[in-house]
Amino acid sequence: MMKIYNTMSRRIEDFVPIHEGKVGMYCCGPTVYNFAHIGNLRTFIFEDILRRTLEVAGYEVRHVMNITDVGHLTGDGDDGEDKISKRSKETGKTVWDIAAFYTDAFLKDEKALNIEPPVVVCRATDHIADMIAMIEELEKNGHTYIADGNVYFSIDSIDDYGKLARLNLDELMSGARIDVDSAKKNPKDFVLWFTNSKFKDQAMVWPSPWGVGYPGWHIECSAMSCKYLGKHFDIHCGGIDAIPVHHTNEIAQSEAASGEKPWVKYWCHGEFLLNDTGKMSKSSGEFLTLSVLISKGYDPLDYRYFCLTGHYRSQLKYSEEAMDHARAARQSLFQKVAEMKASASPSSEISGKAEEYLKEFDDAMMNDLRAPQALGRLWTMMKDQSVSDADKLAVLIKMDRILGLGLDKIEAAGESKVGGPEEWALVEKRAEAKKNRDFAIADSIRAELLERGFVVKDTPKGPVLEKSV
RNA sequence: GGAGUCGUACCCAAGUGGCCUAAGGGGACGGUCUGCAAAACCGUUUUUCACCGGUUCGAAUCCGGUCGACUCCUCCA
Repeated sequence: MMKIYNTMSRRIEDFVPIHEGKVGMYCCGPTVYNFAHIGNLRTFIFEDILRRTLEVAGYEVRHVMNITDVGHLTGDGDDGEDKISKRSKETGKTVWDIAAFYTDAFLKDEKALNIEPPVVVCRATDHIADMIAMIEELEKNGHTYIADGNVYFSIDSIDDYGKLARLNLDELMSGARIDVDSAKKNPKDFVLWFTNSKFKDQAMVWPSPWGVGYPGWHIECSAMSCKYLGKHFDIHCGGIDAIPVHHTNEIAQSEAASGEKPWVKYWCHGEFLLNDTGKMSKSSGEFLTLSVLISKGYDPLDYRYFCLTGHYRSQLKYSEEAMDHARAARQSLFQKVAEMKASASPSSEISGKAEEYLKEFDDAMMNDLRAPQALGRLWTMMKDQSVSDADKLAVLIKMDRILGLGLDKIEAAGESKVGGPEEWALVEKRAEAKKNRDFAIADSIRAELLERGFVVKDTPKGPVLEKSV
């Protein structure tokens, strides 16, 4: 039985899908106005681990992720500027080019991190009609009003607004008296459809029953998730910051539109990645993207491994020191796998001790995705000399269905030779010198190889070259 | 002001009241191996869980307090 923490109940619950054997899972995707930073990516890695664990548990997972390519403002109070428009003005490119460019960059990052592509990736701009249909439904059910040319959702038209975040509305309202010139009836009301754009050059606009305009941010996720997963589905994911506003508003809209509760059975949220100054951010501190990590000498999978060393509901602090540790561990694991592959092939049946390790690993993952514990079991097995290499390989490949480190793709040690013909000529010269016990020459050749960026290692099977780090 | 989280050995980090005299990784040190290295393997680095009280037969785990760090409500996953 898989267990998962549900933000709605604030408890770890047994996972029981709505439809036996199948899971509908919606994940809030990126707003494509800039590169994703590694804190953003942490959440997508968590969602990928969740999906993979569900799949190993035997479920068929319909994983849907949106791309927010319109309508997400810089301010949550329905003011501020459209982020993509802002970026467009800064760069002189069209909003469509900006969105396409950063969507592509995001999907490349996902691929580099070995994140399984969602079954459905949907763009907000392709679903304007679905959003309009949902707003019409809300209008019909009496949950909307028009003010200043915009269509608003009235939170007072429902009786359980804010249940996910456990918002205390009286407190919030008394603190919101400053909001004088808003057209809103309640300060927490939010826009479903804008026609009254503050920007005369707003590039992305569509006709609607309320006039030419564009959708509010929250309606896109409600409309698309319902379209692809139905009025009830199992899991909705995102970062913890989405709880108080975005997910709260999504619930309000979706349940008010369909008239049925609850909309989503399990709410799962990933914690933040922190840096020295606090939250990882695009505006303060170093803007850390995946490419920045690569330029610092890390493999994208080092970052994936790093994320696995902390629990998804705990804040994780980024530092280059911590990344170095993760890289060392990951490289060591890869090296060991490569060496085992050189002399063994995965056994077809796993038994005894190896089977126990696999079970402990799976148990840790099934219990609210305790990846750090699961990795602990992996390493303990690696050191256990009573388990054969063949069994270890077979178990590792199964573990990797969840870890997603690409252990199955690692080549056996010595199979593909590192270095060119010149380097290998030097290796042979060195072997010859060693044979003649001419160690001064042997050492000078080793130094020369290091200058060329290679490390020689003498193994029982002869010398091997590795790229120096 | 409101909501919530965290403080674990040199560093990162797991710990769901008793198999915890605290996983796992990294680093450092020692050993085996080696012409010397590197790699690999073995061992050490831990009676200790911010601090002070309490509950309990029993607490890193529960409760109260103190100190410290952080997140959300206020652009970002």
